[in-house]
Amino acid sequence: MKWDDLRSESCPVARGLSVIGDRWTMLVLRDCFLGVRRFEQMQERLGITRHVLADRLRKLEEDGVLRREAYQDRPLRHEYRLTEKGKALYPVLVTLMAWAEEHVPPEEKSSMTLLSRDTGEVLEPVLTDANTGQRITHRNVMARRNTE
Amino acid sequence: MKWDDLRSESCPVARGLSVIGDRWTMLVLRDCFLGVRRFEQMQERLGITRHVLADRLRKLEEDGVLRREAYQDRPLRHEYRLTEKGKALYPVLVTLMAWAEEHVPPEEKSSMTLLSRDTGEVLEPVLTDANTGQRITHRNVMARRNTE
DNA sequence: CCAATAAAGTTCCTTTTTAGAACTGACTCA
DNA sequence: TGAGTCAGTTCTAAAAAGGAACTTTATTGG
Repeated sequence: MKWDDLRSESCPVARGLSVIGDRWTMLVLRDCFLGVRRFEQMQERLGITRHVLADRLRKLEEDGVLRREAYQDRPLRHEYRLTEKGKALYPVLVTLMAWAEEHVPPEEKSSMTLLSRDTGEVLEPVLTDANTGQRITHRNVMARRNTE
Repeated sequence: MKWDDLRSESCPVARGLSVIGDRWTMLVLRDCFLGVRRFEQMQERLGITRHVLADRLRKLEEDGVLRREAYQDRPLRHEYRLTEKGKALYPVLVTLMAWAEEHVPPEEKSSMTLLSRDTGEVLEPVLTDANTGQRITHRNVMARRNTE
């Protein structure tokens, strides 16, 4: 199977990865969430090849995760912003970040903390069920495949 | 910058991706969470090249996400199981799945639902703060970089 | 005994991707 | 005029992935 065939898989994990499972894509999105919008800035911050960056941005736009918007004419220049679909990826980024903070220690000491915008308190992200508030882990959950 | 340099980045997202941001890796882990433990089974289910699968399994073991255990001698055969570090990736998989279910519709109708093992109820995974129960979204959270 | 099957890789070769650096085009500013 | 900015594109070489066949150690069936 080739990578591009993932898009048509029935498993949602596979479909999700067909959009963001690419090398660099999540890092591009991380920068978007941090407010970076322009090509040059991203390229410099990420250290990614311009070629690859242009390709990823194009794909993310095609997939409706980013929106390309002109911010000036003469010369025409565009910037990239997260769409609602893109913003909805925030929990994926946060859970990944939380996992890495706990399980993939940095070589140099430095880390990242999430704070509440309202209270300024340090947040400890956990996955729960919206209805019961019950914690979701691999131990108390099972997956059901719905073939209609 | 090369992909392998991510491991030493100070950003936890980058460090996390250095482990699981590879093409195929999350799909391998998905199968692990579904109980698949053996090479042949994974290879057949994923449609991944044997070569690449062997490589990913080796890396995941090196990174402490999977554990390789002999399940027979003569001939010696191993199977792969999630370590605690690997199991801790479950929320990442679930948030990705939830995102794709909502935003990346399948071509053929079919989908996946998470059920509580206790009650059998359908779960709706959301990211919240462990202390306050407050919902975590890109709107009410800010990130702070801690350079010690 | 011989052939076929099985599991978990490995090897080899071809096709795709990526890295890295230079180049382009449409401007602006001094 | 000449340098600088920004968002790419183009080129080549290196790395990774796809695909198929082969290996090794053992079991099963005829």
